[in-house]
Amino acid sequence: MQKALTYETVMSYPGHPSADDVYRIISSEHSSISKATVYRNLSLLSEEGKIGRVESFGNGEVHYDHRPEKHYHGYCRKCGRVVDIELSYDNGIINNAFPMEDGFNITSHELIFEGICKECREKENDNGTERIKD
Amino acid sequence: MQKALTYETVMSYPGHPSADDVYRIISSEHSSISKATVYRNLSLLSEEGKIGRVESFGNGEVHYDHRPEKHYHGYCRKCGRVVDIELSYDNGIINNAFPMEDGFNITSHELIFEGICKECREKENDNGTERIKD
DNA sequence: TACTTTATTGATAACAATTACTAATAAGGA
DNA sequence: TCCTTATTAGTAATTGTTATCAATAAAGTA
Repeated sequence: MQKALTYETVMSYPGHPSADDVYRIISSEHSSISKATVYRNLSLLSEEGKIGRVESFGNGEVHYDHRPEKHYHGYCRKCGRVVDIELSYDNGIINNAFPMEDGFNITSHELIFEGICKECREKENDNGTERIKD
Repeated sequence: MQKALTYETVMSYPGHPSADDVYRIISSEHSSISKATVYRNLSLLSEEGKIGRVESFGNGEVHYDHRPEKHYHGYCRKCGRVVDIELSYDNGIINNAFPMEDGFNITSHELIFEGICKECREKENDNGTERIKD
């Protein structure tokens, strides 16, 4: 069943795969799987709360997450990678700061950090001191 | 010049128009304007820091903002409206909480509140007590 | 077992937001 | 005026995603 495959692929993925990432991984083993099936199952799985979904940011790609609970993410504006930010998702902090903003009833929030990820920074440093390779 | 027109339209818009909103408003007066021109000028204006840009959330539409400085937004999951949340954008708070997360160098952040906006809540209440109109 | 109903899938078309491309026009110097 | 640069309209192309739909698989039921 393709849904289980989709689930396994997200769970064993170290980072935050896009739908296309998941598709490419599965189809390397099961070349007959359809892209629509992957999209469909990713949607289902995240609706069921089995996997997490990270809204697109900057580039227009949704990413998925083996951690289903809410937590924060960093978006690298250089390579587009999505990384976990280890801060507990505390709705209380946010809701105390803004109990209700001009009639807007807040139920949740999304906090996305933008910056440069470790890998890209290291690459930058390498280029600064001694050029290894282009 | 169409760029000035685009700018004026965003500045006089009370809320947070999408590119298509801006296009529709301008083309009602200047029917010859092209959609590509509106998209191009909105991108230019936000790159120049003359207008703000609110990353798409939930639905895949970017919104623009007559306020160019960073501030927070609420996204209504019912009607898709984007509203301002009046809290000062304090990078210090956030950056003190996470000076640097596993090598990820944070330069800015985006905080989006999700919930139900005033108008949709009022509509809901109306339907709950006495139905006025469908 | 055979038969019917329900779920899941693959293939592909459709879609929406956005960008790329291009030739035409406008504007601004020399 | 001639030449160069900017800006534009119109349209095609791109991208991520969803809708459609017939084919297949699975599960129940008589």
